[in-house]
Amino acid sequence: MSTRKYEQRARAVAADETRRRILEAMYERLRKAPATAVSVDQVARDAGVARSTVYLVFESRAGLFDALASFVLERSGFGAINEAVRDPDAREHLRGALRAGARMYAADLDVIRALHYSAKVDPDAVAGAVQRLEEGRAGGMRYLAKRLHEQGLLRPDVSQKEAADVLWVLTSLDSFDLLHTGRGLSTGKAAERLIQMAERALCVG
Amino acid sequence: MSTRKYEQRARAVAADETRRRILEAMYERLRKAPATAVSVDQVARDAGVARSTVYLVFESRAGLFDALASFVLERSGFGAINEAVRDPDAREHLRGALRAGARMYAADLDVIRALHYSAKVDPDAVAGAVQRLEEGRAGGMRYLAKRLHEQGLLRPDVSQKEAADVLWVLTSLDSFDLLHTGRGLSTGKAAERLIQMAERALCVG
DNA sequence: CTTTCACAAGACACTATGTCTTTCACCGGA
DNA sequence: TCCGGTGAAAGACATAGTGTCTTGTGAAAG
Repeated sequence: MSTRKYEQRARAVAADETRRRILEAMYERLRKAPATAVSVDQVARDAGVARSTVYLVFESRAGLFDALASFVLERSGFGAINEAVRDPDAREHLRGALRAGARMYAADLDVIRALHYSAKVDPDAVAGAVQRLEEGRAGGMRYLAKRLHEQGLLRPDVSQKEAADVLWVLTSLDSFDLLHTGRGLSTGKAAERLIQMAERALCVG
Repeated sequence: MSTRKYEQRARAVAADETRRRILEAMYERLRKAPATAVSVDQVARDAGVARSTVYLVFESRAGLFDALASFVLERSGFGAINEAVRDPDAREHLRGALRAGARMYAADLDVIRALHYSAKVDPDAVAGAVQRLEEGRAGGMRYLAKRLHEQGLLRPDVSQKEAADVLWVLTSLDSFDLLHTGRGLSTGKAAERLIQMAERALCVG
């Protein structure tokens, strides 16, 4: 009964690979049929993996969704937003964030939408990833509002809180999607229209 | 085998009553637990009705959702919006529509949200009611944009189409919900903020 | 007092979810 | 090189939901 120490190098790599394959399969599944419920069974079969393996790796259906959300975020250029935030000019920060956000939403629109709406319909089923992202966005908008205020770019009749509210609406997936999918605007056009709305609603001049 | 004619007075009334009871049960079900999947079985039991009866009356799960959407719309003051539309002043039309819309959304927010998001996640599962409503809204916004244009209320740098796009975003359930639920604004405050955004983005003066 | 319809009751086939146990393949260490 | 242990496959099991179909039954309409 001696417990021998194992480092599990090669197997750990293989395990990671399995994990990645499952997420990739789910991603593809959502791309191909974004408007249909996803079953763990289907994902497992697409990944060439037993259903029980999915539960083994991700604990639950919710865990799978959660992991996919993180997976998608990392590959859809989330970093570009952080870059925009660093612009010394708050107005450029605003524009850059909306443009980068639009590109990020557009890059994996079907999948992101599926995750967002699933999260709204049944938060437990998707776990925290989407919620964490949204909390980050809320904080980001408060920060941006503060910077706009500090640089004297807000209209005199707009408080910092009001500005944060407006930005919260305009940087949402919903607003982008309403313009892009709902009204047929290209990613760029949609971003420009949102920027225009934000500047007119909030900024001086 | 002669086919006799029946008028079915009392029975038709009873049938309508059954139908109403099922919808009422589903409505309550969504109010109490808006963030959980709805099962036909549960609804039937709550209504004190056999599951097969639900299928008999509404054809399918989708039909049930569809019927509920119509049911909710009628009772949540959809009429108030049509009233706003009749205002001779397009600017008052805009304000009234946004206020009435906000009140309508707020009246049954949980249920409406559940219906909307279910419709987005799986359109087939909810059938056409939500989609029909949204098409109506799109048409309404085109009409409002046209009236604003005709009355010379649009900024010179805003085309009629652009105006319709902006209104499309701001009158959506999503925008209202982002402010009301997401940011904790009261129904009235949320409406006023949306009106402000619309007027600043679109109107002269 | 018979016809006809709304509805109940429930069986059946199917698909999912989540849990658990058994088995297999193969890597890591001695 | 051999075996111990582990990641993963396979699949059984219980539970729950959907959708269809068939067979009653009670009561209003004729």
